Amino acid sequence: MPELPEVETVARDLRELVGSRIAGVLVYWERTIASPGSATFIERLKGRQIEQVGRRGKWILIHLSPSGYLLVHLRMSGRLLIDPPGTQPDKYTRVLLTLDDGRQLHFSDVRKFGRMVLTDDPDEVLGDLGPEPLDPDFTADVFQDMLASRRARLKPLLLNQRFLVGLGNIYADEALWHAGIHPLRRSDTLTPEEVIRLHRAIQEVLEEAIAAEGTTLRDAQYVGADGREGQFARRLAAYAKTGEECPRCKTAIERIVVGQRGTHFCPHCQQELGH
DNA sequence: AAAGCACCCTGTACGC
DNA sequence: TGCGTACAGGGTGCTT
Repeated sequence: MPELPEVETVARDLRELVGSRIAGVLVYWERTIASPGSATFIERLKGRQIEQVGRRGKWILIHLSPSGYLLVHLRMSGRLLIDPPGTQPDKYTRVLLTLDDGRQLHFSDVRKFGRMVLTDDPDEVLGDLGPEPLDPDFTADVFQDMLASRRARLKPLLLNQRFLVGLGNIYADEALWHAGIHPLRRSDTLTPEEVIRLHRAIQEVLEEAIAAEGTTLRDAQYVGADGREGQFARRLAAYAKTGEECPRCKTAIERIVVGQRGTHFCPHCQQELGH
């Protein structure tokens, strides 16, 4: 599942394309293009040059010259791959951009949930997003106020991109495990120490996962734009570890459903009423 | 504001 | 081997 570390890895890989011009655009699955219509998308994209590549939450931002942004969300199974000249599309190819040097920027997406947007105003798409967890402005004090102003269960709140961007099911479970906090705790009941622990856990998990180039699991074969798998899966403590030993205390990891999402935690290290 | 659910999709796992 | 079905998940939109 591409979350912040995976999207960051892809964005970094894509910087290799800065300076290339988009020569051709092929759309194999129309609904991948969220806006504008695919005919307009194709027409406007052709001839533009890739000037800069960034990330906001789980969105990849490809800044074009002379103007415009190509925004890409990988959702569940999307991949952005840099393919050498002459690579043929496969059954999962949804959009294929050919660059002026012959290389291809290949959007592949088994489940067809991924989306592309071409716009002059990225805030139309990104305007409602919450703060970046690795931004220096995202301090424990800021987080404390954010949590205190809500009274939701932590797990769904951490997944809410309007609250805080970048966490998905994997890193939300991992961060709560690292912090030793139960996923059903209400956000406004955390002690100051717990807020600090959760804040630190979120940042450390994300930073370490970025350093490992993300998490590649069997059922959601995330890879970077260069096709490399992420190496963080081996360091997961809770996510998808149902029945396995907690690395800290050896208690069996449990799985519950919270907000329609599978949620993994250690019933010993993460007690519902705190300690 | 919070929470539940249907929906969008398809590969995989599982029961028979 | 094969069929049918449940499940996984990010995000949106609707309802309670």
